Amino acid sequence: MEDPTPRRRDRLRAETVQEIKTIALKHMAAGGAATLSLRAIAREMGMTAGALYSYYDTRDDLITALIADVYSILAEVLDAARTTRPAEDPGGQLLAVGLAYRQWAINNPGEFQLVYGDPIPGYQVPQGGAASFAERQACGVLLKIVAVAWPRADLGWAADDYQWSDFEPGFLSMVRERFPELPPSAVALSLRIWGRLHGLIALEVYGHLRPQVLNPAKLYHAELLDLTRALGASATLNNGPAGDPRAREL
Amino acid sequence: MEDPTPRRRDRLRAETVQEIKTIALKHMAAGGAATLSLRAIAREMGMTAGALYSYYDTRDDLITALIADVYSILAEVLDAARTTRPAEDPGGQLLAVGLAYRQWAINNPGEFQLVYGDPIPGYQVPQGGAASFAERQACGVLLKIVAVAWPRADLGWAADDYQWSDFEPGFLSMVRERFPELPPSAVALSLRIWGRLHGLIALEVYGHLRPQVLNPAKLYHAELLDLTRALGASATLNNGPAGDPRAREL
DNA sequence: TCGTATCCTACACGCCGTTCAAAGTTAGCA
DNA sequence: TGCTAACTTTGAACGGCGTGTAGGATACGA
Repeated sequence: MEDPTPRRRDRLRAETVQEIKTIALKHMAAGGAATLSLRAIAREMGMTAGALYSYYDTRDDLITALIADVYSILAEVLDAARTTRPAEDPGGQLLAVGLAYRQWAINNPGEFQLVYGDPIPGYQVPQGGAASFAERQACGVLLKIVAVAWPRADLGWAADDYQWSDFEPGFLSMVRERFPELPPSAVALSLRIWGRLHGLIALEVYGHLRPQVLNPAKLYHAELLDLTRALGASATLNNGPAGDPRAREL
Repeated sequence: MEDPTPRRRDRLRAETVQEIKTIALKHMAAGGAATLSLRAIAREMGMTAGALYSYYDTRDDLITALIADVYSILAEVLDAARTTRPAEDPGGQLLAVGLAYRQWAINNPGEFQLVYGDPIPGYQVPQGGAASFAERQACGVLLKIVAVAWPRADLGWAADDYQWSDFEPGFLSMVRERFPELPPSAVALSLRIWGRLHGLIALEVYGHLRPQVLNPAKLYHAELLDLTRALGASATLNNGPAGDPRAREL
């Protein structure tokens, strides 16, 4: 066994930190991101509120850590979904990523609200931007896909007249370094795809589709098929690891 | 003067109710929907919290009234935008509605969060559904547009195999009564358009586009043009009452 | 004038984040 | 083994927030 007793104390501490985060996310999933409370977390852990200050100096620090965690996990999930398909099949990759995005949002509404929902009442985002960096990373998954699809994509997308000056300098430098051949319109396309995925998911997570449609997944799948079709149809649309995209389950 | 003193008391009451709502929405725009507090409203009005209980029996009643107000105002705004274009020009109508939706969301983030954001922590939605009825109404604007565009829309949309059984019965009866000729796929299309509009708007309102793009409006306008093009291009795309859709302002 | 609707003060009860001294617990070293 | 230093947790307290309730003053409407 490697490291049988590396440092028992540190191990306990790491476990406690993990438990704090898990319970915090659970509470947010139950009552919204605004209901996060150190006292409630401590109560559920069988501790007192003051004890949590051994792990986080302040409530905002905990929130910041949670946000960073969620961003990196989401990026990981999406990229894992992307690589279930070969790089030569951007349509299939987009389909997989889209399905994974929705599944993650529905399975983890607390995380989704924390990152994409209302700002938490008293919370001040720390300046500097570990968080904004991580955010760009999530969008980076789409950039990878578009980078492959762009050369062979059917036109119609290229109609918009985007220039590099339309983007934020910091974001721009990251993009130009990682994807040197991408034109501005391709970057804009990635963001537009992101928005298109996000729309139906946000509506569904917040319960705005339920009063009208029985299974919102079907709507989302139709939208996804439209997207993949426009990005260059893939031959393996309907037999991916996620199953038939029109399936009814969930 | 008409009605010089119809009932001075009732007039004052109505004014006070309006002031309560206005201040409540202002507070929500500033600090998120979760920060709504009777005490804060009363404080700003120069009153005490207890005094508000003459107007609303409980905090949830105030929230319910606000939600109903917001829904009806939004439906009004969207339909007003729709009728700036002739009914024979569904593309133009969709463009106008899309621009109005974004403008409303950006100008009234408090209202947007209240309706489309995180659920308010302690709030229990009243059963029965004046609210859900109003919600369907907002989507009804899109149904009106699709109803006109559907017969002449280019195919590709029609590929999905929607049946009436895919929809919520209550919603379904409303739709079939008001739009007897619409097929199921057209109704699904309306919802998908809604989602497509909603996505970029939600991302922008919550500040998720700012770190990447300088003016999110441009992205949204490109998306809108795509939509209108697919719905049957309109000859008056670029000179509507909202100005050039690619304009940079705001 | 009399009733009523409004608004106030004051209070009850509970929640929150945060701090602090004291007590408990563990790790590492002599 | 025993001692010491570091870490963790407690329990109480502070100051503030919130909803909701009760009783009394005040101004309006008839």
